[in-house]
Amino acid sequence: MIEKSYQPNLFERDLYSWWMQQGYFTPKAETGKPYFSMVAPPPNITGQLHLGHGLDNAIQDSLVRFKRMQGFNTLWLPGTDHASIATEVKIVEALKKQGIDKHDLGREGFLERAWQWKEQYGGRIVEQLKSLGSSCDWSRLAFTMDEKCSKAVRRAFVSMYNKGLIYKGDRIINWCPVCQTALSDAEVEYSEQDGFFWHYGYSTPDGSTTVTFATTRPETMLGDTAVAVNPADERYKHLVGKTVVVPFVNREIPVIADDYVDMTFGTGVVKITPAHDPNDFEVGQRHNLPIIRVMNDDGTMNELAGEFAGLDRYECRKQIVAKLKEMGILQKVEPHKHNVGSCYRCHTTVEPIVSKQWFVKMQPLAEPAIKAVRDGDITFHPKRYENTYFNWMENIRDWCISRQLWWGHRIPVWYCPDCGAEICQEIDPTSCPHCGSTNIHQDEDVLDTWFSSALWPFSTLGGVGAEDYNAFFPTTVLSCGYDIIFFWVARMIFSSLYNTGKAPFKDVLMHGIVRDEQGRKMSKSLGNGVDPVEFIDKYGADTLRFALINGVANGSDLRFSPDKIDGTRNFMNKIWNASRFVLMNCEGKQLVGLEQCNLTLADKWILTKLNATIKQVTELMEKYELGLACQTLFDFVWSEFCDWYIELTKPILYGSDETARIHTLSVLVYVLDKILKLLHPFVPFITEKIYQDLPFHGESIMVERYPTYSEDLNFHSDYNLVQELKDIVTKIRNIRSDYGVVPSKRIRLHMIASDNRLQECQMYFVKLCNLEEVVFHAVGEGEQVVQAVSQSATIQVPLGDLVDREKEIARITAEIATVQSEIARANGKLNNQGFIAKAPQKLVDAEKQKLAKYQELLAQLTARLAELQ
RNA sequence: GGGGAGUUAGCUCAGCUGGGAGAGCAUCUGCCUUACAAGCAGAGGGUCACAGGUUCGAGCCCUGUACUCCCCACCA
Repeated sequence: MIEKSYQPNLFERDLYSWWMQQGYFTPKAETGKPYFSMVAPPPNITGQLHLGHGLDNAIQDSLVRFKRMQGFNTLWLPGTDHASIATEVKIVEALKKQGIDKHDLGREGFLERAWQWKEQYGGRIVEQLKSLGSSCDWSRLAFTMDEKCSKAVRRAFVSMYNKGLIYKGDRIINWCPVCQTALSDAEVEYSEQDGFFWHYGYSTPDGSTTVTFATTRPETMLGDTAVAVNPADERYKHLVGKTVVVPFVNREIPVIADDYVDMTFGTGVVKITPAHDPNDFEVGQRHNLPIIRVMNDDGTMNELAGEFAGLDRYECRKQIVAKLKEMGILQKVEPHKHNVGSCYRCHTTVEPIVSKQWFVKMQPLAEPAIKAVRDGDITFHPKRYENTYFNWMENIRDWCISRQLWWGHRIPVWYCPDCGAEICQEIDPTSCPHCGSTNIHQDEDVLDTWFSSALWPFSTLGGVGAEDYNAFFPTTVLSCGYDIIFFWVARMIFSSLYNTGKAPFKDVLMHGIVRDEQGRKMSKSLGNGVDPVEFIDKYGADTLRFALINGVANGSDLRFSPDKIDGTRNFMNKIWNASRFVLMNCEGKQLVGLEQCNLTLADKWILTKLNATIKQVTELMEKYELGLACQTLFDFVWSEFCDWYIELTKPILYGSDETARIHTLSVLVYVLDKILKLLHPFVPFITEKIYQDLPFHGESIMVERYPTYSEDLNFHSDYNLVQELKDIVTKIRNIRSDYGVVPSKRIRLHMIASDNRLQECQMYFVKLCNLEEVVFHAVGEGEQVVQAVSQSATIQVPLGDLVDREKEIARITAEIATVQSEIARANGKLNNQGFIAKAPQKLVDAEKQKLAKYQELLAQLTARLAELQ
């Protein structure tokens, strides 16, 4: 006997271990079989888990379970990424304590250590996946630093290097002074901040003329190597070619003319600092200006800053401004809002700095990547995200891939100081292949974590040609939040195309961001993040999964509110109790197959409805519309199965006909079994638990077949009759409610039915409306009744003294009004020649039928009204 | 500046290729009816942001307006 209400976490853990033991999560690679494969995004292992991860996993697991039940060979490969570990201070600290420095990375023994760290710190994400019931394959758990991935990284790097797609060069990059590493464009977040415009100028050596400009970063003046004006600017034409002097460093710099300068902005003069500004850098390249870098990697000023050397960049700014003021050079200070870039990990303001870094040449990679999506090899769901993707890909700049971080894949390039050779190869060299010198050393930098993540779809499968690769690549679907389209999705696409010649997946399913009740992003600093593991402890995994998916449109953000949680928990309890009802009644009974049952009206009705639901849900799942699929199931289970069908079975279950009871129970179990299977992808634990208690059941619901639509189980005319029955029942309940008839009072009902089959429904009316009896003829002359009309019946409820003539007249009048408006609407349509001529015949006919029906109703209601008056 | 999204019931949101506006929560009424009070039955509540247009017919398609939000680029 199962518990009276659903209690979370009583059986989930046991079920999960049992699934694991059964080996359900470990598919075999079988070439040529229909498969469904998926690589999960690398979640942040040691950072705070939030519901975004829960959503990700819930969607992924639901898809995998659905496809498995459809008979696909499914693979869900979970994984984690090394960067999330590397940025965690505690791990870096621990590594330092162990005496490991970044130069050890990639050396012997490192991979073992990496795995250890993963085991230790990866526990949280593993815990979440297990709590959620995720059917991912642990034996293939991947880590960007693991051996097969590392190999793929080197192979890709070397190949691109040899083809000239990877190059090293001096360029302006975004530098984080705290992480002390370069960042790619995508890793910089911009936000508007309050700052100042400092207006001042440089004078010609003779002091005769001063050119005035404005700057937001006065400290960079120490690295200025020119002042630029627009060539067409008449105001400054005479100055071009002359020189001016930079104070403090007393450097004489030229006044140059360049189109980059906007004549209409500010004074039309720009100071040029090639070492510390991307635009200035380009101007510098065009005019062969020297590049003077005045800042150290940690954000302090270097010796080229003269008297300011050693100062922090902000302190330097303060002192320079003070001195400029003192010297009377500073003309004006005005407040100014500007966009400041910050590091996406530590949120320190980044400094554009010229630096020698490794880059991937993007143009040749972007073209096929754009084509793959344009040609439909890859489809985004929803499709609008393709625009975002194109927009980025078409304007892409070269990708800075070198990082000066603590651990990662070290760049496989060695230098020979003796002959000056640069060696790039997959295997560590012991000596210089050119001069034989053993005095070689490897590049100090490591690769951007997204470089290795980009190779995931094939590197985790063992790389091109491996068994898993042959069986599961290209993968079927990638599911992730829209916030990592650039970081990950786009890069996987061009990397796979380059390295394997194939698109890495067919479909990209985008979901939104989980927000809190007020619509704010969940974040550490706001403290509004919800930890999925803690949530599951409280409400259960099934509740979380369903709450995150139900009714949410693909790609749009969702708010997570207590109301929604309660509603979902209640639904879980509803499933639980409906099942309990069925199982309790089954006890000790010998059930039969559906084909041996004498189906009642109600049976045929629910089977028809179930059939339609199966069709609809399957179609929605195949379109990745999980939110709508859940909604459809929610409605079917609660509003149809529980609210109507179970109630309709009660007259038989509590009746005396044992055969009928067995048949009805058999249908109940049949339908419940289908419901459990339909729900299982979203509600894995509860459905498995109940499934195990069904009289007939297989080994596990997880490996059962998903229900399929069957034309044989459609009973349209019976279905329509029950719909009519529902309508009549509602009308009777309405009357009871309107007249304040206490629910416990049993009343008599008269019905004049035009459809004789309604007479077979006697027991349903009696039970659902708490009647004494149904009499299938009109009440006697002079008896006080309340009357209502449905499509195929007139019902009369004799209420004796309760009947209030005035009230009844008002009720009928109101109903006449609504029927009249319906008639007007239908007439309006049918009198419209355009509608008759152009609308589909089906709709015209339907409209005619409705009109006839309403006219009939109107006649009866009018007659009744006349009678009352 | 470029791209995208949103505006539907008091709140949170669904609404598939155009064919009678939906759900959950909240509100009101009545019920402990032997699966479920985490429940049951009933009720009220909407100019689908605004203005035009296309169409026999528009929440849905087109144009414009207003407000909100997101992403990208960028302002020395």
